[in-house]
Amino acid sequence: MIKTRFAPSPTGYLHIGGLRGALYPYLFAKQHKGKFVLRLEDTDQSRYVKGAVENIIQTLQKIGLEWDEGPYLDKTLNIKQKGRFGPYFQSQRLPIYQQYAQKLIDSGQAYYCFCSTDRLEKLRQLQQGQNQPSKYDGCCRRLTEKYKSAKFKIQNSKLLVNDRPAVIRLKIPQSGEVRFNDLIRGEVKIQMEDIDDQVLIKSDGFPTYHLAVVIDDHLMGITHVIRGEEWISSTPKHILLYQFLNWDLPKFAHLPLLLNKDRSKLSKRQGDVAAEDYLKKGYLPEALLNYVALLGWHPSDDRELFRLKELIKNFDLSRVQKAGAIFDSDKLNWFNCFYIKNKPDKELLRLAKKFLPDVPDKLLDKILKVEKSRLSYLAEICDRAGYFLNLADYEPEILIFKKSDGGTARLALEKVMDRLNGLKKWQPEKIKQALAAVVQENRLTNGDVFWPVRVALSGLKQSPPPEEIMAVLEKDESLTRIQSALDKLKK
RNA sequence: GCCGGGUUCGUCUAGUGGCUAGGACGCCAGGUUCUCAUCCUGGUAACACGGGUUCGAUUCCCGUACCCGGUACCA
Repeated sequence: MIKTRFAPSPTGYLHIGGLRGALYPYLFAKQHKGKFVLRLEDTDQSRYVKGAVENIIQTLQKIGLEWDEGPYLDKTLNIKQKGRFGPYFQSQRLPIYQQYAQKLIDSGQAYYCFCSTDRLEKLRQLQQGQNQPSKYDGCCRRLTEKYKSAKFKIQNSKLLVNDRPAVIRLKIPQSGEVRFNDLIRGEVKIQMEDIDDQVLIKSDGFPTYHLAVVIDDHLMGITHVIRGEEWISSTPKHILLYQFLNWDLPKFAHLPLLLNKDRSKLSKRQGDVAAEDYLKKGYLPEALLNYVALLGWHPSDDRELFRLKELIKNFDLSRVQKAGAIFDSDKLNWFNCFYIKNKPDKELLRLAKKFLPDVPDKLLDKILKVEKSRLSYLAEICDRAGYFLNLADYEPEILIFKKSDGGTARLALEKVMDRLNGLKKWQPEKIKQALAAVVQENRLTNGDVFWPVRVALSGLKQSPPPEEIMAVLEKDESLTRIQSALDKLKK
């Protein structure tokens, strides 16, 4: 059975790139009736960001990417127990990693290293100064035999070997090469001599990413490791670990990076990239999903609109792009407009209430029907609803249509008042007919009549048509506004 | 520096050993409209460069340039 995972480290909020990093493995697993797992790679305590775990979990849940297994949600997490499972946490699996590390020591495929960070730093500087590749010099490899049968222990968060603080390093073979076939990039090969003797267990007893990821992916039965391009160069280390531990290799697929407008790696520096921020502004999950899915993947035809189910059906890992994609919010806006326009009224109302909690449902519903073709994201409704709720003051001059004059505007408004006063059914079509009648009977143009009425109602040069606004405002308020426009013109 | 990866319109991308290199967003123009948005029609703009291979290369190969990633007791 196919099984994939999303394995973020809780060092910040889930951003657009992370969202895609979760989406692709999710889609791949689901289309093969497989499973998807969430695992938090929290092995670096110093980089832990408070709230990041909650943010990642909740954002994934809101977007609708649920994982299929895991331990029960920890009560210490500030999360409603919405999903059935919590994520796996690497920090809760320390003994597992330590056990396998000991195994590697015993088999001579890893060794204890007692070098100080000070020495390592100097070594690095020396190598860089000579334009040499910077790499551990294997100093402690010589001690392999001496410590081969030594067992390490963890005491007060310190890894000790014969009471000396140490780390455990991977013993990379001296020669040869590692090849692997990346599902997206094809064959990649790296020479052994270019691979560093990576630290596997840090001096605090925590595993590094490289050890933990291999052990967990194996133990959790991950068949396809789908992750960001930044991992390509460490993949050989991982492959070596699989071989040393006699485990079957998973398939690897390295996704292209998401970039800022200036082609640098997507970061918080330039605009907001947290998925949560978009959700908060009223970007719909389906729009975000649709847009992000197309950032690096495309079907063979011209289709662009996909909901989650359709993505599962149509996604094709082999069609994922090799080059990084720039995150450009113009197109996201277009997707969001589309999904807002096509949202059922009832649902749109429910979503929009968060932005205008004090407006009665009935009124908000009417406003939304009029304004929904004008929204890039839901938060915009706050501004757009303004003139429905309160008519701001405006200059009398804007009541006059550009091809008309003040006298005509007054006449038009007066006639419209008369007509509308007698109107029994307050419906858009009837109101429009009434305005059209005023045009005809007085030999005016549409602009002579519709423009001043519309401005009288909205106070704006640009707005929805007058009959639509009036249908929202109801008769009394509409007539009040037209009357006040007349008063303005008389001054 | 070293290692690895990448390069089709401004952006996301389709595509092929021979095509007027296609679509979408954006932008521009026109239509609809009192105005705006929607909607419809049209336009705009790209194969990084240099060598090969070939009758013919955007497509295959090799270089160069540029961009990105890695080069940690970070992930």
